[in-house]
Amino acid sequence: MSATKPFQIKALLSVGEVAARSGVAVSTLHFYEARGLIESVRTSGNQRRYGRDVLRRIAFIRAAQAVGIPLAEIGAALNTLPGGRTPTRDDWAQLSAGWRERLEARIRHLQQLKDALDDCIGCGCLSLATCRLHNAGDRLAALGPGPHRAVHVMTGPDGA
Amino acid sequence: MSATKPFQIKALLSVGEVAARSGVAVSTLHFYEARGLIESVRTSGNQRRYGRDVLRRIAFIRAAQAVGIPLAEIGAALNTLPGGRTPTRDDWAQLSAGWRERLEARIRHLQQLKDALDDCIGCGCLSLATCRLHNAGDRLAALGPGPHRAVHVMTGPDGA
DNA sequence: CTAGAACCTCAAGGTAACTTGAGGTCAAGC
DNA sequence: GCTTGACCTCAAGTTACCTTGAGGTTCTAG
Repeated sequence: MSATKPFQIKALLSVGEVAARSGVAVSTLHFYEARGLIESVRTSGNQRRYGRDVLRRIAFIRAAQAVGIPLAEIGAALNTLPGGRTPTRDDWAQLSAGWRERLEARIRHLQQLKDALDDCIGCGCLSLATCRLHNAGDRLAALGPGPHRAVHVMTGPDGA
Repeated sequence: MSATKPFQIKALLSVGEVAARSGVAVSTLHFYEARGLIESVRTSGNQRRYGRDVLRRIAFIRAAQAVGIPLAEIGAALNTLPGGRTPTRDDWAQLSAGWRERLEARIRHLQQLKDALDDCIGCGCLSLATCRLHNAGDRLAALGPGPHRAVHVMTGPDGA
């Protein structure tokens, strides 16, 4: 009996283990599962068991969130992964590739904003007619109601 | 009588006028007022009237939001403006100056993420132990509950 | 075999930033 | 004088992303 265990790598992880390893709360895992972002099998006692796969998925989800992609869209992307088999490197690479552009676009946007801010600090203006910063921000108003698109940023109590 | 009007610049703006000029909805102006971000005086008929000042404040608010600063904090900053007199260029400049750093920090963060993503697309990894992208995203988990900090980005139906 | 930790489900709560709606008033043109 | 559009207030709804709580089950160590 002791001979069967020593080198057995745990194939399935409990929700608590996944939480500990991924750094997300158990409740968040439940939530992600409800949203179809991750999957699990159940033990005879109805407890969740995750394949190691899930860690990569979660990593992907958090990374995508950091890029500013809403969960719904992340879920849609994940669902394009070839079901059945474990995703390969290529699968992941394909998934991420499209998002690089978005990241770049966001960076460009922020860069413009910063440039504008640099100008504006010089002139102290923020004048409605001419200020680039104002105009940059103003385009947001064109979007509809509700919180348009949220990005999680690292700005804790420690201050960015 | 006709001689008194021709060159009279409207000193006070109605809520509708402010909305039209600033590009924000009337309901948003109400909302901002409730949050203490802007102020108004009332006519005898209880209607709001805004000084032209408010346009600059709104421009500032939208710009700050674009930088990723939550309304509460924007309000706090605005309240440090010397009350009573109309804010000067310098007042505004001082206010914006601190936010430049935050913008820069955010840009740096995104840039790191992009670099990591570039690496990761190469290797297709997202491995928990080693992947820089994952680790970058993972730190988000350290923040408390709720929506940590939202940034409005320009990603309408057009895709941006 | 039993205490306590870890899990389960489902409903409800919380925050941010607004919008929508109901019910009513005000102001300006004809 | 009356209609119409702009305003007013206050409560409730919306979206995104989770967390908290209640009430109950399962697992594991001693």
